[in-house]
Amino acid sequence: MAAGRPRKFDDDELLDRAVDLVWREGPLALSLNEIATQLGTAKPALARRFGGKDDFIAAVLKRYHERIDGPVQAALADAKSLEGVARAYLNTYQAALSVKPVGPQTGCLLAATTEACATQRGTVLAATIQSLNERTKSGLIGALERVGADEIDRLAGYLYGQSVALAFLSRSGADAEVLSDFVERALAGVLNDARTTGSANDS
Amino acid sequence: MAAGRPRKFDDDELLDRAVDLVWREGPLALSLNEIATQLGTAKPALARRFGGKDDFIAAVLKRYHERIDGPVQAALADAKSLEGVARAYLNTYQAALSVKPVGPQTGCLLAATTEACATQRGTVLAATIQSLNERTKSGLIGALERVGADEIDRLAGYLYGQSVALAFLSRSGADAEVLSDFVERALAGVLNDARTTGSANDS
DNA sequence: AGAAAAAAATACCAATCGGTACAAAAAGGA
DNA sequence: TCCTTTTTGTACCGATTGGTATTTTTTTCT
Repeated sequence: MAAGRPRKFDDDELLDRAVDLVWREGPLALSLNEIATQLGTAKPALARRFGGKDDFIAAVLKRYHERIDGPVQAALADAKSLEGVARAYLNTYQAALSVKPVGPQTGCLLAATTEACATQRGTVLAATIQSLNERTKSGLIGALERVGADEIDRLAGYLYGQSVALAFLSRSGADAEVLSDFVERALAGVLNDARTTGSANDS
Repeated sequence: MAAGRPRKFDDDELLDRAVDLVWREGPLALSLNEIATQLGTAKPALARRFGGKDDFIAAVLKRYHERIDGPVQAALADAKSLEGVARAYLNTYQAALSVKPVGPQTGCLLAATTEACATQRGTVLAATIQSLNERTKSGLIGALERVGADEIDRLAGYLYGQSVALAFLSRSGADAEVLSDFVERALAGVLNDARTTGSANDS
């Protein structure tokens, strides 16, 4: 009972390539026409599958977030101390930034889009961005609670800020070694707290 | 021998109000028409004074940078130790972020524009952004050299990343107290280095 | 082979963009 | 009072945007 012309691209493959493209060129730099052309298809194909441009970019961001957030949450689940959580979070995030499928300067697509769309309110894209960011942040908070950290909100904010800084440095062209040095320095901000609290064992 | 219709707005006043407007609404969110309208004038008036849109936004960014970079450089000049430089840089930057002429969530206009235009190359705006960022960074490097710090590039990158993180947290709604807590934690990343090097006196 | 179905590709739409030409207004000088 | 000068403000231009209607192609089922 089924029929019809076969699809040129699988949805998943299309999204994966769209992530790389949008990541490289910037979240708002490309028009829907350019995106479709560089993906080897035409604009209406994207519209019929994903809806409007905001919905499509939102889908791309979700896809990108899966790449980053999966390893981060897995590493957080294995951490057994405050320092372990901090190291797991920053090292995993830094490793994700050092994967360079798009060029020498990658940065974080989600962080860049968050900044670029920070003044938007009420759009589908803005809601998606907030949701994805909060998912990562809530995982971080959960891990901090699990290891019994104090001042959880402050610590989560600090670590989240460090990840943003890592993304910025990565986009500025910093290589993995520079980022690792940055992570070691940033960890001192939680180790000091850990020393006060008492337990500072690694994971 | 002089004549002509008087100007409706002074150039400096116009730029100052444009800084607040662009800062609040986002660097790329407004069209030149909207900017002119909300400034109480019309589009050709801006074009004749400042040139194209890129030139105008570049002028706005220069104006904004003057507000931030002046106090930062002055504080850096007074610092007499590594910790003093780090404290002067982060505290002054944090104070600038806590001034809220535009709303509860400010962030740094230059940092936001840097992220938003990171993929642009060769435009007037991109060159201006790079120039302004490097001016601040070179002042920071100069101060670090003056107090005889080691690993100056790494330290400058670390502190610069911390300022980006501060801007991001500020735009996320963090108040001055949260930002101060962040600064204290971030300072541990240079104090650790200072302890290794030897001198760790405050300014 | 022919009909039906599903997807692709072309063409087109109104809206908006940055930019500019042109006319209206407001001042001073002769 | 009229002319010159400078700025404003309206109107218009080509290009591009997101979005969609329509046609063409490619498949399966009868």
